[in-house]
Amino acid sequence: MTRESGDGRKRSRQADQAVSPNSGSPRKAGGLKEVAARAGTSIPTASRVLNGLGDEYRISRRTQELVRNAAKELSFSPNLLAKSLRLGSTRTIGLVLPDVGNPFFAAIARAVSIEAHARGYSVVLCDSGDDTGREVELLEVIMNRRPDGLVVVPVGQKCSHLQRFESSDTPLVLVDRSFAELRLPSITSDNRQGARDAVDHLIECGHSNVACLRGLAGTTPNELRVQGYREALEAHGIAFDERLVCGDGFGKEAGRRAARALLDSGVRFTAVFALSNLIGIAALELLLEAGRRVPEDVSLLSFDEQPYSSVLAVPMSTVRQDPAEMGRLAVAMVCDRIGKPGAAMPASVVVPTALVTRRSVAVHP
Amino acid sequence: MTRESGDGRKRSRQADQAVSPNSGSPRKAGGLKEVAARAGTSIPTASRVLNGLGDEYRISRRTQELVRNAAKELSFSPNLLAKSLRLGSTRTIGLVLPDVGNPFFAAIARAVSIEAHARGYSVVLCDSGDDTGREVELLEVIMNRRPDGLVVVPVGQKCSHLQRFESSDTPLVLVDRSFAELRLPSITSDNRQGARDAVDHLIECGHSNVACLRGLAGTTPNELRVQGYREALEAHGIAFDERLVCGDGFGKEAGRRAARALLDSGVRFTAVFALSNLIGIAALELLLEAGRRVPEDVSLLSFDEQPYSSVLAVPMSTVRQDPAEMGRLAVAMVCDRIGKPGAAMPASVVVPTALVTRRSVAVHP
DNA sequence: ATGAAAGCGCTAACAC
DNA sequence: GTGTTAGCGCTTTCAT
Repeated sequence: MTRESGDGRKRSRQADQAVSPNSGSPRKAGGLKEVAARAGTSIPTASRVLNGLGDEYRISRRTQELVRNAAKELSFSPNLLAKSLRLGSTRTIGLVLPDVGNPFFAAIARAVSIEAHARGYSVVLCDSGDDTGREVELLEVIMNRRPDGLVVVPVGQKCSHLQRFESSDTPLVLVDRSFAELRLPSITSDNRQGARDAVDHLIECGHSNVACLRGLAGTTPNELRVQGYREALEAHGIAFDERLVCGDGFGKEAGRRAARALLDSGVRFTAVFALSNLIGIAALELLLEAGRRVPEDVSLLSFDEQPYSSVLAVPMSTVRQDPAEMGRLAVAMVCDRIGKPGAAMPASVVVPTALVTRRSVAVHP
Repeated sequence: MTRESGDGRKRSRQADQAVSPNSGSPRKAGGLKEVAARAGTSIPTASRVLNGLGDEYRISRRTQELVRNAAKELSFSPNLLAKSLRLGSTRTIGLVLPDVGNPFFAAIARAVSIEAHARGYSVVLCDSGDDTGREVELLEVIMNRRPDGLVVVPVGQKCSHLQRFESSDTPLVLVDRSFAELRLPSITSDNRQGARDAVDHLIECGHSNVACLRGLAGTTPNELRVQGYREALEAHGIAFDERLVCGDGFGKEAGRRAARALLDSGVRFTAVFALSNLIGIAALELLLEAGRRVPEDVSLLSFDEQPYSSVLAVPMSTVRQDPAEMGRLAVAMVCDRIGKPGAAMPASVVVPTALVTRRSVAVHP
């Protein structure tokens, strides 16, 4: 079956459009003008009916029928561009992420997308690739499309480009990371407590030399997790040893480098706390390659629960976050603020984490 | 610091806007009108300059300067809605996926997003949640936003809602899955060959009883992988045994059910071929729970290479796909077709897969 | 070298 | 009950 076999659809289309919309099947989606023409009404009348204002405007049942039928027959497709331009509202939410490929952010993206559509919004997705420069660019591009709201997982330390949103008509909600110097609402995990719980657990299992494999310096999740780590040590009267803290990145490669540095440093440690799923994997991989048994020689506990956490070389104890809930909440918060320019900034939300214990942590003699 | 401490920005804005744009800092982004006013030119002139048509229209250097400065000072933000409406082009690509949470689709989403932005397009993301009904709805909603092109990873068997795109001004490219009855270009993995290679490998390792844990019935990736599986058996003179084929879904839960069914059936098998990453994980989990040693008792090979593949309970042999390349190609293909309504449908592209061998497959005596 | 006018598809204010 | 008019912010003839 070749393309030409399509029974002349293409050829007939032009005629349909220009002269009369009388063809049997709804070939090409029509706009309000075509619908009005076919229904024999004016354009505003058709508009009112199709927006459910028929009764309010006391348009006769008959006319309403006519319009609705015409719309169906022409498979009416409202031009949301025109509507948005007129209404000053696009029913669109901009989403800026460091990397949709990362399962944690992917889960956020999914929740945002689903929740947004449930509320009648579409989502414009931007991947900043963990690059602040790109983030700035993307934010600009996306603002030119006049979204009704923004959900942003910012990257890096720079946040001057977000200042304008402190007093903007476009509500913005930060997710996963936040900035102390910015009065913007955020949805974050309870990173400090999550880390605190994790390291408490390690210490209670008898580990007093706990290494920490960090994520990207300067980001709130990283700093707060490190803080939780330090607090746990302190609470148990263990001195902080900076030689036990390595790494500068949440990715797998950064994780490998960090783990290698730790190993090469020769410092003694019996447990490792990895600050992301990918760092955890990298650590496990490298430890095993180096001939260390987990958890007999060294225990391992990682941030981020994943579908595969239970079936790793050694089933991993993790700190579970709830990215889906975070995405959902972010959209809810943005939507609540849309159309209320003067409203007070909502309070930031901290989503609790949960410790999942498996076999990667051993009780130390 | 409360919200009111913002030095009266909000109050001063109205005045700025109505009277003169003379305030020092560029508080509020301005449109073409404001720029023209500040530059002392007409709106069309400002438009031409800012679209790089200044020289073409022989607008004086001085005026051009004036306009550009005004644009900078007001931090000009072109209203893309108005522009799109006028131009009949939104520079937007619609992306419809079954589940951004799945790392395979997430990788596609990432590639699409990055490639699209590199070409000056924005991406509208829709998550169909593996539900055909939602897919239909989303496609409608998204079309109302008049995207210049569409990238779709369709779900399920139904494809009548995609027929209109065989002869639509909006180019559509299918990714991962395709439909024999549809004349639409697609980008897919070489599923048949990938499966063929995998099962050939298993057989060459001495396995003649190879079970197959299927994905969603009726989808091309699933059917082609099963076909590759059967071809491999046939090529080696092994009879197909349908009791060895279980499952109906690509997710982890479906995978667990399939693996359990296989185990419970009591059929003898020494190797399992899992048709997705999540099925692979589920199978590994269940096999281990059931006390089977992998690969000593049963070998395992799964579709989809992942960052954790090497560090699973037993390092997994996999069939690697290239979702990033698929997403990139899809965008390239869509963009090439934008604005060429009459152009011939491009040929579909099949992206090769690669077999990655690890320890989950044992050479059978 | 630049401006005036029309129009993209829609909705809201105001007629009658 | 329904139509007319104006305008959202832009680009594009066409005129000067």
